[in-house]
Amino acid sequence: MATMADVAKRAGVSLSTVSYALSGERPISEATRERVRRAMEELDYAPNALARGLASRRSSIIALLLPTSETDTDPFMSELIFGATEQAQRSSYHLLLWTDPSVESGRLVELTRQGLIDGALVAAVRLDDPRVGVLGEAGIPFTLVGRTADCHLVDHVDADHEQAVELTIGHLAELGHRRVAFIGADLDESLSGGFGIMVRLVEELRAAAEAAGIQLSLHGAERSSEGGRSLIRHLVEAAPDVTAAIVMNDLAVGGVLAGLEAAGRSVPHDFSVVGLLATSLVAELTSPRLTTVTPSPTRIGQRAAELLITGLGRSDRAPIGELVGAALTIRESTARRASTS
Amino acid sequence: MATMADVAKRAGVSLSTVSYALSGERPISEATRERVRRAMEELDYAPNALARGLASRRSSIIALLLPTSETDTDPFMSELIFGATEQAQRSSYHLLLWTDPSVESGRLVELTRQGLIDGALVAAVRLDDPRVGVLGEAGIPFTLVGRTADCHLVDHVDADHEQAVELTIGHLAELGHRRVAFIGADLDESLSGGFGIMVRLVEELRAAAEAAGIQLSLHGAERSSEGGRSLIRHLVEAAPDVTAAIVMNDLAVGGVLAGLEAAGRSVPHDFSVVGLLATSLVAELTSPRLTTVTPSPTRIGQRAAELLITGLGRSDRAPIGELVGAALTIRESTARRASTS
DNA sequence: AATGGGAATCGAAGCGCTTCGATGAATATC
DNA sequence: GATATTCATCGAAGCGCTTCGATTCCCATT
Repeated sequence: MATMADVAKRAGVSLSTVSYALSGERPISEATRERVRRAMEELDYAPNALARGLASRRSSIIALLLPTSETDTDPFMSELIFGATEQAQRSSYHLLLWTDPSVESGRLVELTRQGLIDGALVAAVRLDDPRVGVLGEAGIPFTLVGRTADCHLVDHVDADHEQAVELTIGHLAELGHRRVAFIGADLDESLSGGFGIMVRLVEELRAAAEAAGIQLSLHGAERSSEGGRSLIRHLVEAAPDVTAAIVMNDLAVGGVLAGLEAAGRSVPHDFSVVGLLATSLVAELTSPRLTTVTPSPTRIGQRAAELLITGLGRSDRAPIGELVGAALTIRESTARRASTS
Repeated sequence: MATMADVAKRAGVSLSTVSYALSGERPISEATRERVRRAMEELDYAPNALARGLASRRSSIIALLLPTSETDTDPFMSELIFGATEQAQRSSYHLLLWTDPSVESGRLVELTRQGLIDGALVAAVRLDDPRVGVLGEAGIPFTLVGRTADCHLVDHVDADHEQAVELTIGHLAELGHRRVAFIGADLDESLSGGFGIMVRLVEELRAAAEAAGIQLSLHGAERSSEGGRSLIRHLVEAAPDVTAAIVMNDLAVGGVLAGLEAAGRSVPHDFSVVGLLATSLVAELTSPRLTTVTPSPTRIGQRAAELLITGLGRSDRAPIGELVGAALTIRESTARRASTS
């Protein structure tokens, strides 16, 4: 494999000239630039990423930190990964996937200190996320995909929950629903364990519901079909006047729908269901197909990668927070509340 | 950040001794090994991955080549990614995600020639996959996740289609079904365009069906809910005596079930559906929940990564092909064929 | 004609590691 | 007791690049 020295020799210039011709860091005359270009082509030259990284201390690699145990095969995250990867590639970066869930294992520390990555995307963010500290100490720039408690201090990209909630409540209110259940995933754990998303969301839901004159109840379901079913069994009994549910739990939503059907509540005629932050994959799989309020996961991934990468140069820049708006997609699971009950 | 030279100085040994103490490539006395270990600890030393890679020409990075446009958010692939990543991490490797779909863009060639990756996992394999050539020319070891036409010449891991098909046909035959439809994704294109998986599968299906005395028809559906619905609309009309379907099209399976319901064919009582290579995520989302025959995608990813990594040293080793067995999970979408019709 | 200032290029010093041959000490061989 | 072996360690030469002065050449100033 040809090296830069080979190119230099062939073009009759010094090694550093080739480097400058390639990087554009210093002015090079059009003539020599062309000679260099030709020499590279003739030798079929390709720069060595490792050498470049070592010398410049910039690897052009970013990591996506996505603790697997917590998100297990979450479809939203899967799509997000693709968005981030695509954007990284578009910006001539490489995307490393890091799924080791334990920060305590010290492996994340290792990763950060190996000099391998220029920056990191931090996904599945908790309100008080230990990774922030690890990365901060290591001096590694990062962008949160989600929000911590004090995330105004760091770059982050997240779904616009406020807007998503408004869209959701607005839709249900317009359809005449007055009693609505929110079904999250492992609600207690999420709230205390500190997934930022849940805490904020619940607050915003409460506020929006109140403003719309809707009575909201909160529920958690296991992340499984059975979780959805069993929750619904309890719900229809305990609160028969609830006529709609907001489900933010992709794995349980199939069970929720099945449970309703089993309880004799036909969706959407007797009961409306909207999927909050559910991907279209999920929405199209259920029957009836799910009405959703969700931002594009791909877009969130893209924006996060873009933000990180453009920020890599300037460490001075003020933190940027970006919220990606959600869209309401009306499918088959929501309808006007049955006239009386 | 401390370098190896710092460690050497502090431990009172030469730089190379530190290196050997770390790598174990040469014998080092217990005493000095311990001194080195302590020096590293005191200085909080971490080896630089790029320098190591440059010097040793081994980066400890592997790439997962997963052309996105073709697999779009396929849940099976998503899970597979996690399996591969996990295994790579376990083996102290890093996993780079590469989603650029076009081999023609030359970007894959670039990647291979940058010296960044030690090997590659090739996913979404076509019967005649151009990536095999690119990697071969670049001298990059790779493992197929799937099979090409002549894959006995290279390492590969794939689902055991033969066994999966047998399980599927066996299950349906046992339930008394005699006319079965196979519903793939974009069948024509897959067969001609050359996704290996389809071609082989269809052959094996034919053989197994014949052996079981089942009349099999082949169909393709668009990769969407609507695709499933519209196919079913045609199917129930054109072939009313079909009593079961094998669906290998995660995105369409929701539509298939909805379409059957709409056509008055209640699943599973009037019609059985089994999901071939459908993830449990998908299976639990539909209603009724889908009976599936599928290998663990995670396992396939793991095994592929493991095979690649263990093979990295010995380029002489004979190619290994590994098939991961599928499991039949009976859920709610299959039942004994209605007594008469 | 002497001077200053750019623009283009060169040379050399790293970046932080691996690896190979050489060296010296300790042990085994006759 | 001299020679051959082995074991542990050292030194130096890279790996292929970036980057920072220094240098050269050319043209505009005075």
